[in-house]
This record gives sequence, structure tokens and C-alpha cells, in this order.
Amino acid sequence: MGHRKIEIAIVKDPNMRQVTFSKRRTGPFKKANELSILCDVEIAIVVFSIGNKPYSFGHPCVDVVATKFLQLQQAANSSNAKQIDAQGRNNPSNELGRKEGCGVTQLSQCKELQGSYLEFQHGVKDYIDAIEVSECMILLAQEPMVGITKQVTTKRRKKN
Amino acid sequence: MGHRKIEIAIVKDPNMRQVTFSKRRTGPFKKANELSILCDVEIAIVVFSIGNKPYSFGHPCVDVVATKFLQLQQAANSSNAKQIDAQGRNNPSNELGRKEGCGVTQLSQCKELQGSYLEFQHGVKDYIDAIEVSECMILLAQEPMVGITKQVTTKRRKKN
DNA sequence: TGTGCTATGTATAACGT
DNA sequence: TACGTTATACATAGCAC
Repeated sequence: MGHRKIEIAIVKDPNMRQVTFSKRRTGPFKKANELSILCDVEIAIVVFSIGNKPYSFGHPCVDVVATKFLQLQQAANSSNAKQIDAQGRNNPSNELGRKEGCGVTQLSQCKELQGSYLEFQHGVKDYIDAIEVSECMILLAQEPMVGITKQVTTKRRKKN
Repeated sequence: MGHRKIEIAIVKDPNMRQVTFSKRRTGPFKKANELSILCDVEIAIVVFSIGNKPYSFGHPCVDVVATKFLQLQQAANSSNAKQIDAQGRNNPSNELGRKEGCGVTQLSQCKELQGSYLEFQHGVKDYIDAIEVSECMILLAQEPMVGITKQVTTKRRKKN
């Protein structure tokens, strides 16, 4: 989608990678927003930037969709596990070894979560600005996309 | 992005809306997948179709990213609420009145969640197939996009 | 519902600023 | 780090299966 085709693999140059992230970050959000409006469906999308700042968009909101999805997963893992595994399905598990307390299946794990909350509180202020971006994205597809308007001059224009 | 430009508003004809959903559903996933690979960032995207089937993609997985995000939100809501509200920020709250138990801020709410899990278990089997789709999406951007290859014949080809 | 087709709208790579 | 420009790659509307 540019002067040249690029292969989908990690951009090695950290500087270029940051530029690529900046340019492509809005892509999924716009697509997701359009889909949610056109088809009136629930959707949530969350991205953590290279600097680990969260960018999100959700319809009606990320929390609702994410929680709904997680509950589906957890219900599947806890009770239907035996039957599902019989079909050869097994959740791939977290390969990055994060300690986010992913998959709160048991009440006991909630206590561990509480500890995580305290840790997160230290960094929360820095995240607030980035989180605000998600609200702005709602407007994107509804505007005439001002930034691209200039291109109208260049675009091929068939007989009509 | 087709023979005609369409405005981003709900597609009124239910039949057309379903078609539009089918065609556009993969869009956000492909963009999200490309972004996660190119920039090596964490991303999660979940869509509930018109028929309420979940489609998801996540890197490293939806659970990790979604949980991480929810924890950030919860931490912000619980402890930093006073300071944040002072800046005029208040979470818009869930307008759809779902009973998903969205936003598990307190340990006491975990018990309510457990009740929800039981309800979800009844419908889980129907969702499994749709959930599998999310794993396939990973391949999309890495393939030469076979379905579009034909278009190479048509595409404008400058001197080089 | 999903697939394949072609014409056209959009996103974005490479380059500046 | 983000924004403007242009050429090009990609996504998709409308159509037929």
C-alpha cells in the first residue's frame, strides 16, 4: 500500500518500526469502527504500542465486549474442557510468560489480581492520555477523511 | 472500496448487512495481524457477529491483552478515580445494560461472575467453531493472498 | 453463507517537513 | 514523533455462482 510492497515481517529498524506503527495504528481501528457501524455489531480492539501504551476502541465499549469474550473462554475452559479436549482442542497457552493473571477461572485467582491492581496503579496516570485516543476514533469514519482529500486531485476519474 | 462509495451508516437491508459483515469481517483482523507482526506489539480484537458468534484474534492471545487492558481500566477506576474525575474524566458506563459483570473491581464481584459462568456454559458449544476462526487469521497476511492474485492481470503496471 | 470477478475507493510506503 | 504528498498496494461494492 505504498510505493513499494513490504513483506509482513517484523520491521528490524526500530526507528522505521515506530514510524510504521504510527502510520498503521489507526488502520485496524477504522476498519473496526466501520464494521461496527455498518453492521451494528459488538466489537473491541486493543493495541499496546511499542512503548506499551494502550490504544483501544470498542462498541459499545471495550469492557463489555472483552468481558463477554473472556467469560465465554473461561466457561469453555472450566466445564467443557473435557469434551472439547476430546476433539483435540487445547488452548495454546501463553508463550510469553506474562504475569498478568490471564484467565481468571477460579475465585482464588482474584486475590492475586488484587495484588496486580496495586502494581498497575503506579503506571496508570501515564496511560490516561493514550486511552483517550480510543474515544476519538469513533469520529474517524464519519468524517470525510480530511487528510486524504487532497488526493482527489490526483485520483483517476473515469468518464463519469 | 468497491464499484461505488458507501457511507458509513448502518446497512438497513438485513440481507445486505449480513453480506457486508461477511465481506468486511476479515478486514480489521488482517490489519491487526499485520500490525502485530510488523511492529511486534500486543493486540487483541473481538467481534460478535450479527448472530452473536464471537470472532477473535490476539497476539500473543486475546486473553492476555484483554485482561491486561481490563486491569488497567479497573485500576484506574478504583484508586485513581478521585484524581481522574477531577480532570473531568468519567467512564461513560455501559449503556446497553448487559449483565456480563463488566468491570470486576472488587473481590465480591468475582462470586457473581461464577454464577455467570454457569449460564454461559449452556451456549458454549455453539461458539467453539467460530472461535477456531481466530487461529486461522494468523496465516492470512503471510500468504500471498491467493484470492486476489488474479487481479495482478488487471493491475496497472508502470514502466517498471 | 461463502467464493470469485472487476472497477474503484482506501490505506499506506517512501519521501519531505 | 507526528503530519503532508504522491504512487502504489490492498480492500471491497456490486455482480454472478
